[in-house]
Amino acid sequence: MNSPRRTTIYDVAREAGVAASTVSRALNNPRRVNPVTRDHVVAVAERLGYRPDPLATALQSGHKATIAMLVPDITNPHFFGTIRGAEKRASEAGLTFILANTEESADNERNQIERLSRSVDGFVLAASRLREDTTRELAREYNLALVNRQVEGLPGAVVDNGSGSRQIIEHLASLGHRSVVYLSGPHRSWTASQRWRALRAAAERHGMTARRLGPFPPKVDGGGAAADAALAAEATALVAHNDLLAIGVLRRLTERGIPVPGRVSVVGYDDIFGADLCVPALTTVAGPQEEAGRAAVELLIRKGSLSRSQPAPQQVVLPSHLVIRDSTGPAA
Amino acid sequence: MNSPRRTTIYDVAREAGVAASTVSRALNNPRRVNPVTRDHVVAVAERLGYRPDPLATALQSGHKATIAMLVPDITNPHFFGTIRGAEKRASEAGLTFILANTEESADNERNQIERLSRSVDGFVLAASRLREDTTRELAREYNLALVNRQVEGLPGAVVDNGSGSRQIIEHLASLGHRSVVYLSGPHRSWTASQRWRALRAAAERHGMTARRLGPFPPKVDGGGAAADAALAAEATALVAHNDLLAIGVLRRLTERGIPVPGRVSVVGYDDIFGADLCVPALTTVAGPQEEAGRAAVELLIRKGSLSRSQPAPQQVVLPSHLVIRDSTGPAA
DNA sequence: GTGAAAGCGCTAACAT
DNA sequence: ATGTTAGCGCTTTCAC
Repeated sequence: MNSPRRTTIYDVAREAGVAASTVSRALNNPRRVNPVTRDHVVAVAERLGYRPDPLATALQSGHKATIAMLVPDITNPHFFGTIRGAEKRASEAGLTFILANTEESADNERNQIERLSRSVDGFVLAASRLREDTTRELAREYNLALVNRQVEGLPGAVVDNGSGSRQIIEHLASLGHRSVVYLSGPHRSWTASQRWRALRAAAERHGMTARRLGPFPPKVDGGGAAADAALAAEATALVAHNDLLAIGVLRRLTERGIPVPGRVSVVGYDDIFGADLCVPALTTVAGPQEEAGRAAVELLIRKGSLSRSQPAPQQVVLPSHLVIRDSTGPAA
Repeated sequence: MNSPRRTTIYDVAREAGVAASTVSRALNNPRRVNPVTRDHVVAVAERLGYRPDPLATALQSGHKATIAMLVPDITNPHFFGTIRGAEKRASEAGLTFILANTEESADNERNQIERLSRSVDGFVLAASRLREDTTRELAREYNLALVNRQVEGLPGAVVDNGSGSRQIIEHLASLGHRSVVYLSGPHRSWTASQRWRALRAAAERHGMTARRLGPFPPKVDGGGAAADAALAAEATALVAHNDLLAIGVLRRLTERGIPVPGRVSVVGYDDIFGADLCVPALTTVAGPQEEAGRAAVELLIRKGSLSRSQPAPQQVVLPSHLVIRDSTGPAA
């Protein structure tokens, strides 16, 4: 803030009877300075309540000690876990954590990156809406790590929806379902296409038919249209792009008096808070979202501190698993 | 980032054939420079892809264009609305938004404030755990706005739980309840004591007895102990500190086979996502949390841009209201 | 081991 | 209306 005037490195220097550069060294490279002077300087700094100014440090050294996380929609509970994990890891590493909403817009996302680029050491892009080539291009200039989006050559952490999707199909198959409808999410969403691909492949292996409907807005409100469309398609098993949509579907089905899982089974993804509260409790694919957020920050940190000869950026894949609750049952 | 080298104001100055200060003026005080030169400078800046460095600007001018929001527990859905509102308003105002978790610790909160103070123009403290005198002391040095916490003389926005609490009591009274138990939240929580005070006062007016139990951790997990304690106290109406706790209570009651609202009624606060999904759907006090977050940022912005002769800092009070669902019914 | 000096990119007097 | 100059607070050569 603009308070009276903060203690600077010069105040400490004067008080300690040394040069400013010595103060800087004593505080940052303790081993490069005589233990006696070091202790003295540190003591004086302490006494004067000296706090380095991160801005001045950053301007000079380029090290901002700050990362930014960009999220398509802060509203969506799905991201809370990821945000939490990222914030925690950043905090542990002494990094300041900037959070920004991109409102599901690739342009917005790109602008935010450019706007913040001078202020941060790197970005965690959660469920990025950027095109793959744009992402690669930006990654040449900026330090990026992705969450729940894979782009070859870029570091990132994803929750593997493939395993979850396969488990869904196996579960449904074992209940006697012969066909499944996927109620899809946003076009640009990598996760969405990922889920659908795995679902379709697994369905094929099990001799089930799989169709895709939508896209629907991945929110509770989107559930009305999604449920109606699915019903018109005469499906016995509905897999929604995420829990929000699934919950909306559940609601609409209840409204229309369709028994779940009596007549149709419903499955979601994410296992958000509330998935086990709704009625019937939602069968859904749970993944370690918090862990993914944490891992992405981790990769960003490691990447930044590496020498030129960096090994190939790492991709972390975390397993998901199906949580079976009450919204799935034997085929009608 | 540390990319090759970014375009600076000097590059633009050279290319445009003017002094650096003119570039600065052309970009920041357009009216103080000849329209012709201004346009030229702007065009060159554009062509060169010039982006001002926020750090350098901040270091020189003291204007950081950044605010930080401190939250006791990012995990808690209660804060999502507040965070969202604050982030939105900050974003609209072109401010960078820093989010930090204080882990329910006053010390941590204070440290964060000190750590970030040089990097931001001000702080939004959500449900601050700081003592009142500490808060006042800090407010002398830093720019603070509070959310859901009132400290005289400090700007802030609160959701008025008083009105909601009164509505709870009226509702319960009209259902024939004669006594109510409040399952309290964290000790340090201003909101918690606020709620209890209003509840007790309203109960008194209605000739109801009110008791307080706890404190319980304001999470779903806290509900087990809270429900058991309430049952032992033979209450017919339970008011939980927040929805998380209320949901936990509901769960425990179901486990124990206690009919809700047949034998006891349950009420929460916050109307979080999920409150209408649980069974029975939770009667709860809803408040415009998002609006509160937004208002706090608004106050921070206004405060910063005011002249010395500031009017008394504003306190915004937003009304809450009771949402009646299925967890409350006639007294047994 | 320590000091002097330059400069990160920008803004804000002060001159002209 | 524009240019010159002096820093903001820090780190980092480069000398000594």
